[in-house]
Amino acid sequence: MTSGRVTIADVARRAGVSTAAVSKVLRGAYGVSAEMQAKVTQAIDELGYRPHAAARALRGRTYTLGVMLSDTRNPFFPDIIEGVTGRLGDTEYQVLLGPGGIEPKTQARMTDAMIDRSMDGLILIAPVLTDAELAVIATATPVVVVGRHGGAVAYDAVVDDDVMGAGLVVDHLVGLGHTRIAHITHLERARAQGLPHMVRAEGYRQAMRAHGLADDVLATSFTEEGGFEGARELLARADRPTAIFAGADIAALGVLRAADEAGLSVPEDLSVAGYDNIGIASLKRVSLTSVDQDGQVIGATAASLLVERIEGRSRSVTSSVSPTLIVRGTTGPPRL
Amino acid sequence: MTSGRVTIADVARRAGVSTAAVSKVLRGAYGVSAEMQAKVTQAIDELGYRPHAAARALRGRTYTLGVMLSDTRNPFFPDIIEGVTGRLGDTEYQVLLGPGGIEPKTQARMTDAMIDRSMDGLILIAPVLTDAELAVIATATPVVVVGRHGGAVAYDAVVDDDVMGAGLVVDHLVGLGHTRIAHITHLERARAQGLPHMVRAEGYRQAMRAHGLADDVLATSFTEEGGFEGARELLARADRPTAIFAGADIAALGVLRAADEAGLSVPEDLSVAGYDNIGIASLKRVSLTSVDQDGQVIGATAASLLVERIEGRSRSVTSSVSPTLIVRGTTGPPRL
DNA sequence: GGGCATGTGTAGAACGTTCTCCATTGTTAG
DNA sequence: CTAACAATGGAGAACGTTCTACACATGCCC
Repeated sequence: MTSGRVTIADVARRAGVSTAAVSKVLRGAYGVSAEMQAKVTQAIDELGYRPHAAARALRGRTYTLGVMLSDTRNPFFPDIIEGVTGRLGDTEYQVLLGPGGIEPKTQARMTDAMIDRSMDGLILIAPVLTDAELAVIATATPVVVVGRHGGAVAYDAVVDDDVMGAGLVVDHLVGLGHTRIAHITHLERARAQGLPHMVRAEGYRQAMRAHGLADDVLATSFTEEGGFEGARELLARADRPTAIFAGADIAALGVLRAADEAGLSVPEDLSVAGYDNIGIASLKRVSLTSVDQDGQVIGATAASLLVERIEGRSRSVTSSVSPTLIVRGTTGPPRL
Repeated sequence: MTSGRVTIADVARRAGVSTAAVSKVLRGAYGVSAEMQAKVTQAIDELGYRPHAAARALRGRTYTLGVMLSDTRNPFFPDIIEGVTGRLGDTEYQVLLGPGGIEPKTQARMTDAMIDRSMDGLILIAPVLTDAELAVIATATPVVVVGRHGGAVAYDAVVDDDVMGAGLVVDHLVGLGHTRIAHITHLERARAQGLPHMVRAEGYRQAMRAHGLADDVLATSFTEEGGFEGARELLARADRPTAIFAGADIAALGVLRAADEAGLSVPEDLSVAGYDNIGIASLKRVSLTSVDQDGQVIGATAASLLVERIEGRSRSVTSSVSPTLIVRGTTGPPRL
């Protein structure tokens, strides 16, 4: 009372029991009578006791889960986070987010920091760390990796089925009658394998092949400018595509601008589809056909896997979440 | 070596000194010879020692700063976070983000959790807590509040000068020749005072008055739909405004859609301005005139204030960051 | 009534730091 | 030559939990 913090000892004194007993009640451990339970709970309420996480960390759990964000600007992070916190809402766990930056070095620094703070487990969202680095982290603490395909042995993984997502787009466009469908992907001298854009490009190729069509992949970057430049190049060709599938919505917005400037009307002259279903895609003025990943489900799944892991599961699990195609105004039959 | 973690005792053994000495070196405390310093630093490097934050927390600092986010979807959070991490980049402090949700209750839970984890200080971004609640938090730990006007006595504050920002927009529109300028604000039965939208509306009123013009404020909500509905109502009037200033870009996008649907061309028939300068505003297709808050500067300022506070300053400081007007394609002279 | 399981509570040693004293040494002043 | 003092290093007590080991009842069975 004198010096700020209420400790377990204060509770014990108030309830007239030992600190060990209070700890047992707190942890719901075996060997507590109903009477004891009641006395302690009352004392806790009266004093407004809250466990000191750091002290806990020294022996047991911290009830803190870390989510490393690789790029805070990524528009579907909020969904993932909402999924995570939603799933964890009625547990004792707290979620803390770590801005990891886009560099491997800063991401490594962040994961180290989270381990140093004895978090009970980590969710890494689209990390650019190598499989080896991830494996090291996974030996220190339970880990769930979101958005990286393949290579999950020491940790659990949740992925959007990007192959399927790309397939949905291609199927949709082919169904509308398109045959010249180009794909814009992200160029990166990547350390890491299995990043979403690579898998989406591969899914696009597979789907085109399945329809007996020739693929046409152009690598620029997942930015508005990247989409714009890519589209400009594609639209300048003699047999220009009738549809462009951008691997990310932000790039698709650039494609739309390029179509505007080229005087092409969408979707009559050019169909455009994106991926991620970011907020703007649904604005009526944009109305972009896109693939929705349901970040909430991804986040919730990741949270569940992590808690399971913490509570004892040892076998690795990879969970794949199916995306859905959201058809909007930017795709339609090609003009013949 | 056997069981995972390298502790200060391992370092001490390796360097042939006491743990107390290692701790001194770590903290850069007084009473360490150059030789000792060298020995210990070498041992630390060789063993790859990293201090255990929880153990530190029990006695001293954790070197962890918490940033509570009130709404992860808010598009300029990334800028603020970048500003914070940027400023802290070369210090020993680590930043952890806490998704506080939009409810007072969940925000309180988050700040409690951060205090329980003995963070050295907290940055609260646009919290909806009452001044009284904030004061309580501020007694437990150093606090910097971002984006709340007024009422900062026990803590530091960083605000965007929203009065000035609104003034910039009004001045700009008046300068173009507009006289019927309406403002769309956010409606909320708010517990909290001094939220940005209120201050923006007030700034708008002041500026209109200064120009001798009648103000016209409509409260809907800061969503695309809110902007749309608000604009529809405004544009249906007999003496419809020639310019609409939305208190947030997202609402301005709704205004643009309403203009579209009403067959009004922007900016000839209607000028539109927003606030926040979100990413989409700069896309060429949108090209929205907006007020930029420079979240990076805000974040960096908040970080500096917090560190100063932690390191001893006791006097409260409120820092106001001046916004800038970014003029783009949605504002122009009214058609006469 | 002795032995044994079972149920309930407590003592006290960790956990990895920080930091206040205290001990030792070397230096300087008188 | 001694007293005083500065500079350096170390012992050891915190910090607030968890959790193993143990003590003590009580009830039950043979």
